[in-house]
Amino acid sequence: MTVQKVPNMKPVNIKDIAKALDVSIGTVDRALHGRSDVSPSTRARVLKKAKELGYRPNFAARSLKLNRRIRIGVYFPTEIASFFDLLRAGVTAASSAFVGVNVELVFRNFPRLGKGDLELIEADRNEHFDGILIAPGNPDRIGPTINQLVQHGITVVCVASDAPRTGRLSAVTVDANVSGAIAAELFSRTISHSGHLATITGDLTTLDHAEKLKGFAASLALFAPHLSLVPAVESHEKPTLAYRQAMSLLARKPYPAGIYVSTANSKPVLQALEEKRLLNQIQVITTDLYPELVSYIESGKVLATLFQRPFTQGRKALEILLRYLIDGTQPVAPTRFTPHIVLRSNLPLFTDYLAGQPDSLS
Amino acid sequence: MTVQKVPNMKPVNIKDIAKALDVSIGTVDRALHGRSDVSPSTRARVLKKAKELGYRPNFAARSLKLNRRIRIGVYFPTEIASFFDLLRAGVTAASSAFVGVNVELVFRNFPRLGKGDLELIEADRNEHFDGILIAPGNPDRIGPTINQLVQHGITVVCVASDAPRTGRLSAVTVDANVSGAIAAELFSRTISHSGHLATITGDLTTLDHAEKLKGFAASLALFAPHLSLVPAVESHEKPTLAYRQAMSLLARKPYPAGIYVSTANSKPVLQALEEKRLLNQIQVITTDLYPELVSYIESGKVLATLFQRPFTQGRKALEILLRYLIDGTQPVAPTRFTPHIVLRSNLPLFTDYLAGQPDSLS
DNA sequence: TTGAAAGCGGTACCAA
DNA sequence: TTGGTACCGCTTTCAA
Repeated sequence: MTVQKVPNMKPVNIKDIAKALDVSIGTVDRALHGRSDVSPSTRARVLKKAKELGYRPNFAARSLKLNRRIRIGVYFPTEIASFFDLLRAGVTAASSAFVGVNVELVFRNFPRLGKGDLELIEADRNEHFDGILIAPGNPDRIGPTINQLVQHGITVVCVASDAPRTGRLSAVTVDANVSGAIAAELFSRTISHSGHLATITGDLTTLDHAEKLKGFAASLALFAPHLSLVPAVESHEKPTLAYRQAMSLLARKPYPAGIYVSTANSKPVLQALEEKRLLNQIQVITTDLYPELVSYIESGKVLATLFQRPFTQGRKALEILLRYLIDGTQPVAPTRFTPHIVLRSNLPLFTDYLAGQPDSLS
Repeated sequence: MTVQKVPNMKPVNIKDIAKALDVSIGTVDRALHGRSDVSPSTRARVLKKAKELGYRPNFAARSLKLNRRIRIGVYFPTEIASFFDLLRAGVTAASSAFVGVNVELVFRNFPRLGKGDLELIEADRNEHFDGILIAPGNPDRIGPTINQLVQHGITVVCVASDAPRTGRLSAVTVDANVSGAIAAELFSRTISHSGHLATITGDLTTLDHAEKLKGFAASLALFAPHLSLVPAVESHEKPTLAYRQAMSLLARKPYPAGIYVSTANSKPVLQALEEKRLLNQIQVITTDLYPELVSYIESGKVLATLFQRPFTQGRKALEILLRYLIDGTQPVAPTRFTPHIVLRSNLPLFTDYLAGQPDSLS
């Protein structure tokens, strides 16, 4: 029956520090912020006393005085909407959670991952954003642009996929390796006979997409030696292309024992399977969740879907960006979320989520 | 390539409204807050103008002026520590996320769910908490106390389990029904031969525990008619008791085909299975995650564990409580999280989580 | 019923 | 290098 108490009975302010040291609050402020024109000795005394008294700056007062507006550019693709609309919703939710901070979000939508993004950023050269959220496609292509932005003092956070070895502050994604590995583990437990598996992805130059396949292949080799893997198909997030590719995949025999669709672009694939009447013979694991997918999972025609929690990703990404811009908090490492494994039994929770309050599930 | 803009170019303040109507800012404030001593006509004029100008109150200024301290009592059990310590960590994290609000957390720990909680609350009668977080055991037992607190103007939010039909503001839990159903679905896909399943829970008067078994039984009946269910065993969250019960469960033949441990108290059960050398013959699904469990999942001796996201629960619960206390935001419905299904392939993400930054996973 | 003004804590400017 | 002070927007008290 222990009792712990968080000790913040009487918030210490700069006046208290000033009084304790018999200096002015102006001096205290300068010392605390390492501004010019403070003697090293007083600076040291102030910092010591501040720590001693447990000084924590009053955020409300600061933002009241500064009353700055933070402008954030948000660059996401339009397709796949079921994913990126929720990502945008998460960003918006995070912005309103920061009380007393004036955040202006400017949403810029380009057609699809890696298509039209550079042009939009280029056109916004004079918008003077404080920070940018971006869903990057091919890192080699967008990397130089990110570095340029950073050199101009604009803080960049990547979402949904990453562009490592650039100047981006941080990245928030699903752990793509783990996503692929989960899909493989689920197949390995469900398919007992030998056969081959097919994968449909977006674009292998996108880090997130490539990593998923790596995780999938590695885990499969380890746990399901009876299942082989045919080369991945890239749909470039285009529904029509994905449909044609799925059809040609199903034209050959023997059929694959299972198909893993590693992006949200699974609708056309399911349509192809439906038309060929192969949904009951081929195990399917998809990615993310949209209304049409629900009945497939309910009926067991889709084994599972790996929900990438776009709302949560968007919220976290803006949180990281704002915390850094506001008080310089450095994120320790890129955030890698685990996807939700959506099965028949937990599906109802996710449909509620789609219908209404995304923050109730996260 | 649409462009949406959040329109907050030039924040309107009460001065602007006052100037526009040629009244004082005091009057504007009184009108906006429906305080006494404002003529209905001026009130109407102010409200109209405020809406017209798109007035949004400045929270920084308000909280600076009010500068109130919110005192929260947090009543959680000590056992099971692997769960409740993370729950406390989540609460603490949420409190520091509220910038510009002075939150004082007072942690009170009682031995175990439903044991010693009432006494602690009674002893705190004069603490004058603004709100309380509590992990309730038997709702019938603690319900009256919750209602008393509420009548004294103390806002109560339940965490980890619920006490419905009381005056609590809201509750944050894992969806217990879904948790049970997931366990059943996993068993139904893994165990193909007929047999019976055993369940070990905490206390069936605790809502969360009872609901898990209901979800488990219902889902089992639906999807796995070849698996029957023996009556649930209650361990009352005591390790020694759980061990003895597991041993007697394993003394009878035939052995159960699978065991579902629906609370975090699985360590003694695994110990019993280990000693009887039955870990490879009996499928086990556990709840939550602690260091010793890791190797069981890695080696496949435990099929899966359902991680109840205690950190996320704690954070969400305090968020709801503070939002209500600060600006009266009413939570729409109790929050029911989906548990994380921890398998071999996503386990590494969770061990990182245990090791370090719980907020990176949530 | 309304107006005027003090002050919350921190920042930044001007004066010393 | 320091001290003093005006001000951010809102709430609240005191006067009118």
